[in-house]
Amino acid sequence: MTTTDAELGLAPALIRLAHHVNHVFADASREHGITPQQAQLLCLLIAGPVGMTELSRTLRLEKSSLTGLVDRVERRGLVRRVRGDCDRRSYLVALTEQGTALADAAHAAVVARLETCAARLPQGDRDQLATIITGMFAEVPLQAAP
Amino acid sequence: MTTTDAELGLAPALIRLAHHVNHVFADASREHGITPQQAQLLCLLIAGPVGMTELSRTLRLEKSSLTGLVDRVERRGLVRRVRGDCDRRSYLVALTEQGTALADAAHAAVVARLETCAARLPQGDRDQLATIITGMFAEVPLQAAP
DNA sequence: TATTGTTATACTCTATAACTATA
DNA sequence: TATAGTTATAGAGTATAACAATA
Repeated sequence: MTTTDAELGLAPALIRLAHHVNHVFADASREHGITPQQAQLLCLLIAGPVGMTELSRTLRLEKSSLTGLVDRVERRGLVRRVRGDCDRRSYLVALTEQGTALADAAHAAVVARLETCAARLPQGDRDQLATIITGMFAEVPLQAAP
Repeated sequence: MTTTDAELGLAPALIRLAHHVNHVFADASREHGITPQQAQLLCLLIAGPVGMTELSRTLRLEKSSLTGLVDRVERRGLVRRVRGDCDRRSYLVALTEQGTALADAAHAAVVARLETCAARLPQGDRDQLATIITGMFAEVPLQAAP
């Protein structure tokens, strides 16, 4: 008899899935000549410039760690620091043209590979997967209807 | 009108989920006094001792990187290297008593938090999620029935 | 005084290249 | 010769603590 591995529970499945996504992300980053951390930073900036403090929260990095990370991608010409207008202590980190191209390419590569991997599933499963996961992270309505 | 975020596709959902699992893993590791990489190594060893070469493949680390990682957890008394019987070049890496306790505790903490997070979903969704994810990684039958 | 970000320092993590020992 | 693992080295990632500049 073979172990089916199908009744091991949700948590192990989530862990396995996360590791796979991590590897996909690491491979795509490396092929684009950057580290996974740098890729994650660049991908966050695709939507537009972000301040250091917000980046620090989103990436869950100490501010000094973020300083170093931004330094290294800035040194490579992928981002630049822009002084904030309202508060002259703060910066916005923005993608350069080169950084935008790299971020777009790396992000597209990750998405393509994840979808290739998911292609084994029937369309219905893929839709359900997306819906359920999205539900896990949906904002709690904060007791809108008491 | 609010952006529903529900039709963004499967890949972004998977990425978001993976980041969440990573954070859960990082938090649990830190609270147990080890790094996420060390925690991942220890968790791999819960099932039993594993050789360096296999660890290298599973963790996708160069052998020299693995040497350092094992060195650091060995220095802390969490694992020990055991010479292989058949091939005197090879080692098995095994948890010590202390390492076993730590690995079990950290793993349990991660599982508990992931399940807490998933507790927002109805039971049916949780089951489906586990089943679908498991299906993504199931071994391909290798054309057992042509 | 509190906040934003950097610098200094010390680890950990990782890869590449060269090496040792065994097969 | 090929394989298992280590050592040497260099760079990247991270946190803590102390600091500067602005609010």
